[in-house]
Parts: sequence; structure tokens; C-alpha cells
Amino acid sequence: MPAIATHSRLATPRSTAPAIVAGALRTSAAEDTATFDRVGTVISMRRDQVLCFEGDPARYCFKVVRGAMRGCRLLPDGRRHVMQFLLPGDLVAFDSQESYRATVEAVNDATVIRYPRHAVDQLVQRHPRLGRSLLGKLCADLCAAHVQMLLLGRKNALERLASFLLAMSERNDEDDRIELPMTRSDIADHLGLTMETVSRSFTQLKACGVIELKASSEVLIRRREALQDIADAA
Amino acid sequence: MPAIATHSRLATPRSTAPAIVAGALRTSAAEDTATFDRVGTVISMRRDQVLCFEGDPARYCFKVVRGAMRGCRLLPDGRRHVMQFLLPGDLVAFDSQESYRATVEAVNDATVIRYPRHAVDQLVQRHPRLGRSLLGKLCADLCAAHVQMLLLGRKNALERLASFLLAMSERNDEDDRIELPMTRSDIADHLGLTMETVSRSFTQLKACGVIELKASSEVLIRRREALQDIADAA
DNA sequence: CGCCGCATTGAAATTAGTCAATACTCGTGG
DNA sequence: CCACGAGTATTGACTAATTTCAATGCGGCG
Repeated sequence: MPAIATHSRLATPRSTAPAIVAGALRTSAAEDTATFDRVGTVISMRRDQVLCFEGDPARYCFKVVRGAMRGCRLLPDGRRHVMQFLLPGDLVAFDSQESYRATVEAVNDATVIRYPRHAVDQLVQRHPRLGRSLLGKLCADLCAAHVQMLLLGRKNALERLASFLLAMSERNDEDDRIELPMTRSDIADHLGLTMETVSRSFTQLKACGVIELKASSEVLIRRREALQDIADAA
Repeated sequence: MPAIATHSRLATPRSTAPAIVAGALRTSAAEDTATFDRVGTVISMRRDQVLCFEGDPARYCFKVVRGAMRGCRLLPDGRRHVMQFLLPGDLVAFDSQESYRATVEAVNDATVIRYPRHAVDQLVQRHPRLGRSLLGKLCADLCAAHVQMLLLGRKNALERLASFLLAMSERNDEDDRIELPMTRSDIADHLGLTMETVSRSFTQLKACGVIELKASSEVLIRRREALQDIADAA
């Protein structure tokens, strides 16, 4: 019996990170689904195209339905941090901030649904259950952020990559195959490393037989427990 | 007109981080204040005493009223990360997680009020406004977590310390004086550094006249803009 | 006054970053 | 069908930043 609201894990199984997936914006009544569909606009994104800019007034919320996006923050001198990768089903800007907290760009060609914020507000007003879902997502996101802070603050390169691969694997349907739509640079900026260090860590994991690379973007987990041990620093 | 709910900045001014301060749990009706006070238990903490353990079922929420606490996460081999420091007015575990996400300990002698979770749930049910306040806090926390991720992933030692000092300064009443109740190790574990590196960075900031140390726990900001420039990597 | 814990400083070791060269992949055009 | 080229990825050699280990300094309290 959690405080504030129930933390309901929604839709797809095995999805932890910035969870809430296709269906999150569906309420019980069919007419509401229709309402939401009516207010949502489908947007096609090409690789590296920007969906929204950090700091801009948050007039819309988004849901990724195809492809992958990345939420970035930049320092004035160009250093970049990728806060999170957004995969199909993930939501963007479904919170009560006045402006976008990150610049969101397409990792590869992608499709996104855009909802005007006031429409979302109205729907949430009318459907407490939907509000609770979104609240659950917020909590999950906060939790994920804390896990990432531990990773960035205290794990070494190998441990970071291992953690990342396991996290990606959990957002997959397939058991031990991971498709990585993002570049090594994207991964580096997500893990607080450089491209080269990420690459070397991949090589290291490969060398000790923990993973296999079918292609640079296709990972096969060979020994999951070993990977887990590295990730947890156990 | 933000999605989900209004993000209301509560009580005390100049408080950004894990905000929401004394009064957050006060609703408009006087009888509710009474209710809350009745369900809250005052707890005195001695330095390093543990308030709650990461992973334990979250039966209570807390509010810090005196002293300072730290929320930590540990790796199996003992590496520690301090997710956040909690100062008077800050809330702990006011979210919808089943279990505590961090171990919370007293930095120095402190006083905390403990609220049974079901009581908080009931109050939130009855007072949507209170719920929205807590939601606002959740968003602020998430935002703070993202800022911290950028710091941990992409800033160097000096920039991290500068950012930390500015953040602490904003949670203060006083303009340019900062009281640091935590040790250098605590700061280090918060910034993803070692005690020694933190100490060296203090010395560096002192050397270039940006800050002054009245004591090891009392900082005076001499040139705020310079500190800001370092923190922002501008 | 002296001890204990924390903070600072120093020197050596280590990890990750930088810069640069080479290799791989995939799509295009001969 | 193969060669070429652009964009990534990998690898190597070197450098820089931070950590580690160790010694010294400082301050408050018994």
C-alpha cells in the first residue's frame, strides 16, 4: 500500500527503466482511447533529428512507438550526457515540469506520437487511474536515475558497460540477444566514458567470453551470471 | 499549465534540490494538520545512526526537522554513493516505492518526524492538493537527479565541488556563508570522488580566491560568479 | 596537555582520456 | 559483382586526471 498512489507496472513485461509502455495512455473506457488517439499526432523522425530542446516550454508530451531516441543534456563547452535512451513504449515529458529537461533526438529513424499537454492534463484530471500510472512511471524513472548515479559515481568502465548491457537486455523481448541502435559515442555519453574506453570494454568482455559481438550493434550474452557479477561488482 | 499536476514550489525560498520544506505536509484545513501531527512520531538521531535500510519495506515516510541526513547506496565491495543530503524540511520516502531506495543515516545529531505510510496515503487521498505538492517534489527530485547525472558523468573534480557548493548555498538562508555538516568523505561519495581529491579541490578554490574556509566546515563564497563559471564549465 | 578523528599534503600508481592510425561495414556507382 | 568511400569501430601509444598509499597537520574534547 504505497504512499501517494499505487505503483503499477504497466503493459510489457521485463521493462524496468524509463518504463511504461504502449497502452500506458489507454484508460479503461473505449471512448477515452479514442480521445487520446484524436489528440495525438504521429511524427516521423530521421536519424539525429531533434524532437525537442532542453529549456523550451514543454507544450507537448511524446510517446516513442518505433526506433530509439536519446535524451541529452549539454555543458556549454559541448560535453554531452545522455540521460536515457527511449525505446518504443517509453514516454517523454509526462511530468509537471514547465520546460523540457533534456534535448531529445532520434538515435535512428523513429516514429513518435505527440500529445498536446493540455489534452494530457484533461485526461489525467478525468481518469485518476491514468494519473497513478504516470506517477508510477515517475517513481520508476527516479529509481532508475538513482541507479545510474551509483553507476556514474562509483563503477569503473567495465562495470558500467556490463550494467548497461544487462539493462538493455531487460528491455528486450529476446533472452540473450541485444540490439544496440545507438553508436559507441552515444553509449559513452550515457556511461560517462569515451567512445574508445567503451570499445575497449566491449573487447574485454568479448575476450573473457562473457559476450559475443555478431556485429558491432548486436550483442549476444554468453554468460549472464558473469556479466551480472561484473555489473554488480560482486 | 503542466501535465499531471502543478509543480508548486513550497514553503522556504531558495530551496531547490530535494525540496519541499516544513509545511509541505500541512493542508489547508486545521483539523488535518492536527491529524498529521497526531500520526507523526518525533525521532532523535545520533550521528551515523541509521534511519532506514535500502531494500527494507517502506512502512514509514520521514521529514527531517533538525540536523542533516544522507541517503546512500552501497556496492557489495563497500563502495558508497551518497544520493543526496537531506536538510531540515526535506522529505524521505514520500513516493510510491514498495521499499526504501536508499539507506538513510544521520550526518550529525538530527531530529526526524516519522509518519506511517498508510496515514500519508489516507491524507493524500483526502487532499488532492497535498498529493500535487508531493508530485511536484517528485519532479523536482527527478530533475535534481538528472543534474547530478550530468555532474557525475561529465564534470571534473573542480567543477563538481563548485557545483556542490553552489547547490548547498542555495539551500541556505545566508547569502555567501555555507555550513557543511558532512565530512569530506561524505562529500566525496556524493560527488563520485575521493576524500583527497575533494580536499585538493577545496585548496584550489581557496588558492584562486573564489572561496575562503573559516573552518573546514564553514565556507565563505568570495566570488560567486567565478564559482558559477567553474561549476557551469562556462 | 595529549589524544583521536578528520583534513591536508605529497609521491607513486592506475585508470581513463587523447590523439592518431588502421580496420571494418554498408551503401553506391562503375 | 566488385571497388570505393564515408562513417563507425577498434587498436595502439602516450598523456592527464584521479586514486591510492603514506605522512603530516590541525582542532576539539577528555
